[in-house]
Amino acid sequence: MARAAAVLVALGDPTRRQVFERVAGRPHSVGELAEALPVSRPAVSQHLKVLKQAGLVSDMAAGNRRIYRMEPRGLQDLRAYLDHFWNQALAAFKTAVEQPPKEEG
Amino acid sequence: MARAAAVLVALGDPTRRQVFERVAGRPHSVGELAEALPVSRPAVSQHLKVLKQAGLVSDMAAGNRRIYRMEPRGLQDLRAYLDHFWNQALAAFKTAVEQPPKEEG
DNA sequence: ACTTACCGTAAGTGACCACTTACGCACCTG
DNA sequence: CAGGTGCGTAAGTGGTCACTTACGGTAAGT
Repeated sequence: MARAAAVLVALGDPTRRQVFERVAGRPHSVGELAEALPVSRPAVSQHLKVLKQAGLVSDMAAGNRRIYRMEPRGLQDLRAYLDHFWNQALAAFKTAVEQPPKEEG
Repeated sequence: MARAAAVLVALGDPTRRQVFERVAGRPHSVGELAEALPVSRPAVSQHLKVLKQAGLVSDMAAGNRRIYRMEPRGLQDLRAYLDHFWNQALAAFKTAVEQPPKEEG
């Protein structure tokens, strides 16, 4: 999936990963996250935007504040991507075991 | 795990992801990869170094050339990382269903 | 209506990273 | 030993991105 790439990029950044991990543990407002992290509130907003586009979080208005919570979709996409290569690796390994290494090209 | 972060960073780059995907499909030499990709051979070498440090590929000398093949370790680390949050999400969702949303703070 | 709180966006800047060319080293062939 | 091939590393550079400050917009409080 194309989403898997976005998820990889999104979780590649350490700060963004921290944001995601906190949101995954419990829904948070932007201010809460910024207060717990060593970056400014706008930075958190930008990170949340990337995470949202990757399908890793979703947001909803709660009065004055805006609550972000984890969205399984993004994780599922990345899992599917990984499983693809995981199975490929197993198949390749199985083939390598069944057949002795033969010279090629 | 700490390795999961390295895997996320490694697979975050598009070119590096292409390198990994080709190696995952079949063992390749550096020259083969460089020939199939729109970057120079040193670039491929640098990408392979990162992938190797992330536990995604392993290399072995084959005469003059150097063969890279997929290493399941890195994928497994990332899978474990994802599963952690996956289960966390399921637990949170289950709690949210069982209990109506109550005000807090 | 005025003030305060919370948030997203715009613009600008510094640092990191992917890429290139140049070079040195190991292995095979004649 | 000399020539050729395959690879990794060093050094340098351009582009991208994470971060900051400044600003506008919406919702609650008095």
